[in-house]
Amino acid sequence: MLDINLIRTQPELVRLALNNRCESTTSLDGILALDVQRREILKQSEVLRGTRNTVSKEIGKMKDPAQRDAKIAEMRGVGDQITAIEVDLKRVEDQLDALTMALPNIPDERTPVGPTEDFNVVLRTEGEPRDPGFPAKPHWELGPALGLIDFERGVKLSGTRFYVLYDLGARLQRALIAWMLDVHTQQGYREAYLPFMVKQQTLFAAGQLPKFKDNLYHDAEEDFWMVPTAEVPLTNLHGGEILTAEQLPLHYCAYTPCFRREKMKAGSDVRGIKRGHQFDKVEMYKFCTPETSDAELEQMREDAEAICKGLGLTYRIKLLCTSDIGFNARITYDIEVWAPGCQEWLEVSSVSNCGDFQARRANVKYRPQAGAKVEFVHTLNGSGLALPRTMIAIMENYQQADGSIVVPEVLRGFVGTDVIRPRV
RNA sequence: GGAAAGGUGGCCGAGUGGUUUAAGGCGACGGUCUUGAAAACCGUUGUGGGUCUAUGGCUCACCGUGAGUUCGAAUCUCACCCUUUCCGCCA
Repeated sequence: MLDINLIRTQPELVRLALNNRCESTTSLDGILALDVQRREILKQSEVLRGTRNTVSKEIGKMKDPAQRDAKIAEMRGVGDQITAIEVDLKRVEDQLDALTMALPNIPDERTPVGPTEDFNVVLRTEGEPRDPGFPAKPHWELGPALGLIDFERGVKLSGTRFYVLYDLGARLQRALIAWMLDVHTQQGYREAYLPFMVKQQTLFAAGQLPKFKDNLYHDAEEDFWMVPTAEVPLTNLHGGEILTAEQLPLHYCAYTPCFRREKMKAGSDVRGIKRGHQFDKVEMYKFCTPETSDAELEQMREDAEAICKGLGLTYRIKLLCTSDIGFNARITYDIEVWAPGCQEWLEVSSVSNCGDFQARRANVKYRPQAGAKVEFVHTLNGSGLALPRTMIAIMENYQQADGSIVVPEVLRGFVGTDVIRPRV
């Protein structure tokens, strides 16, 4: 959420940000008008409440019954006025909140301005996109051939875009999760095991609601929503708390499954395990002071890159443009790994600095010094990494001419073998 | 799922309709005293909104959450949430 004070004093800054994001600016004038209304009505109700407070106190001390009854009658009228005014106030505040909650974050100055994803900037590529020296097979052929992936039975159980992993396929994913968490723990992130279902309020605070309601799964009877990313519970971990400066920065990592109601175009990304309604992810998350968030972002990007490097994958770093960054983000790096089988760069990580946008919604603050005024913290999130696409890259990059897959060295202890061969 | 007891500031804890402007204590911070420290004593010590003559003043709200009763609610009523203990069930 943006600071109402910022919207009030620098509306043109907000308007520019919305234009750069290719978002409508029509709500802005409504917000400004409602803000004025809110303060006018609030003042009226406060004056009346003040009167009632003093007079009620006097009534308590009055001895003369006639005088007392007169004052009570008078205050009954004041009470009715307050009730009427505050109905108005609530209506205005509800409208104002609804509009303000729907405004996205203001992009950082370094975020390239552009109306389409073509304005994303590839900053650098690590390694060469390489072919194995024979026609590389896509993972949707390699996986079933090795008995690692079963698309048919996934569909039987749950419908399109679900699959089952077996044997070393399932084990490779488990190995990656364990190894990634180990790496991040050594990088200084505290491992957390989180609820996979959260209440509605938690999604509002993380910025997923109200805007992305259509992409979320939830229980019809109870207030349980499936997490679309670990970022959601992690953002709220310190919700409503006032942290001390010494506690910061806080670094967390967590494995969770992610559930997303993807509204996909028919025929797009249909093959393989690239995009599903359920996938696994290891996430990094930071709470820090405004002074350090820029540096923390670069460090988090490097921490995500370390995973790609450790796995020996070719990857490139993209700086996303204003129309492509997420609702919560001020600046975002995407990391994409090369997959020679499907001949595609696959997004395996998105590393963002959200500034105080999420902290404001989740109400996470800190006190810079003892006695100083509290401020909002900055929050950052980054995948480290998304599992299915990492699996794709490993399978397709490490395939051999005989159809077997070499296990990246760092995973061999977890997988229990050097090479994944067809089951006999 | 059933029963009972609870939820008050950073923490403990008093408070059953109006001197409560949330007592008292602990902790923290500042000061006095001291060569220094401790002790003692004095003072300060929440969050958010609004407003103004703006490092401060004034004001409104906040005692689990939300409604209600009342001139007036931490206090009374209702619903819900959570915690603890016991019973049942279960991995």
